[in-house]
Amino acid sequence: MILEKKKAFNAYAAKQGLRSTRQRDVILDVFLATRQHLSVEELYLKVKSSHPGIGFATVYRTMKLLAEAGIARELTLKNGQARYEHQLAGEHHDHLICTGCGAIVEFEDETIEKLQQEIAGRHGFSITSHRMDLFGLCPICRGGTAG
Amino acid sequence: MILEKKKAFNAYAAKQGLRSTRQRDVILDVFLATRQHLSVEELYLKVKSSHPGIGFATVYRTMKLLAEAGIARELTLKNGQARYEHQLAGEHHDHLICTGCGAIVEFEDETIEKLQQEIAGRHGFSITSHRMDLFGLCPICRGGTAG
DNA sequence: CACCAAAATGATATTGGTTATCAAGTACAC
DNA sequence: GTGTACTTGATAACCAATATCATTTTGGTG
Ligand SMILES: [Mn+2]
Ligand SMILES: [Mn+2]
Ligand SMILES: [Zn+2]
Ligand SMILES: [Zn+2]
Repeated sequence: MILEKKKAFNAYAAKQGLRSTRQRDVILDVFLATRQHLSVEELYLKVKSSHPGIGFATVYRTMKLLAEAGIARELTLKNGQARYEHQLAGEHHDHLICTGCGAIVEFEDETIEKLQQEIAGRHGFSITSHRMDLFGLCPICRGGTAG
Repeated sequence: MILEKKKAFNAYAAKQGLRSTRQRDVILDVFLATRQHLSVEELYLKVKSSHPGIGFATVYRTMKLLAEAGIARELTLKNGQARYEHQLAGEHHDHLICTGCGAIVEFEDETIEKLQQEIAGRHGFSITSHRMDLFGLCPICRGGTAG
């Protein structure tokens, strides 16, 4: 599926008339090599370890591009720092976030998604995106013995 | 209900050993006098129009206090600028947000809330708060004739 | 009421994440 | 190979929010 995403980005780049650069390749590889929700700074540090010359402005710019290309999703959690995760083709998920340790659990719920559409329709809205974050304590942070 | 909120703040202030100041009274009054979702800057401007001496640092500080006291809720919409709204006693609502004109519609859905609890429980999380924002176009921004 | 310690205020500086600027470098169509 | 538009990286600028700190105010005490 990494290959798939690379193709998706190449397609987007072609359509937009973007040029192919070593920097974008490296950043895309670093991004695709992780399953986590990384901040731009974290991505930048990973990038720099193998390619010290790449500047963080380029990482910011490229992550915006990946989001526009539809292969990355930008998250804004509680602290106002952007994070990026993989955006899978037609899929979507929301997040459970531990306020104790920062752990993130992903979930999807068809029923909720349908209800969201219903609510929007009832108010005459057409939804283009949504965000649902559940904040709380993960099993570990709740305390040792609790189930 | 404004009186109620003032009492709630006074109770919180007493419990925390906070002192009673003219500035906090003014800011609380301005906040309670609106039904909207205001940014700190917007609140500051309203405050300044009747009380030019009050500084914006005090507005920031006081809004944090109102949130801690449980009578204001801080929202972080798309642009990263905090907004505050009234927090009613045991109530909760989520938001439909028009990406065209910025209009905000409030809604609540018991079924979704229950499902959220279920999902959290399934993953061993105990939820302390959540955020659900539906972004899209309001009836007006969708185009004139569309129902 | 006068006095004092602690809290609050307001002007300002600072922070931190992100974006804009711009000279220098690079890709790519011709 | 040339030319030009795109891209990059260093840096400055931006902006919301917070920290700092001298000054003022509060609320208790005598
Ligand atoms: Mn995720
Ligand atoms: Mn609201
Ligand atoms: Zn945790
Ligand atoms: Zn609208």
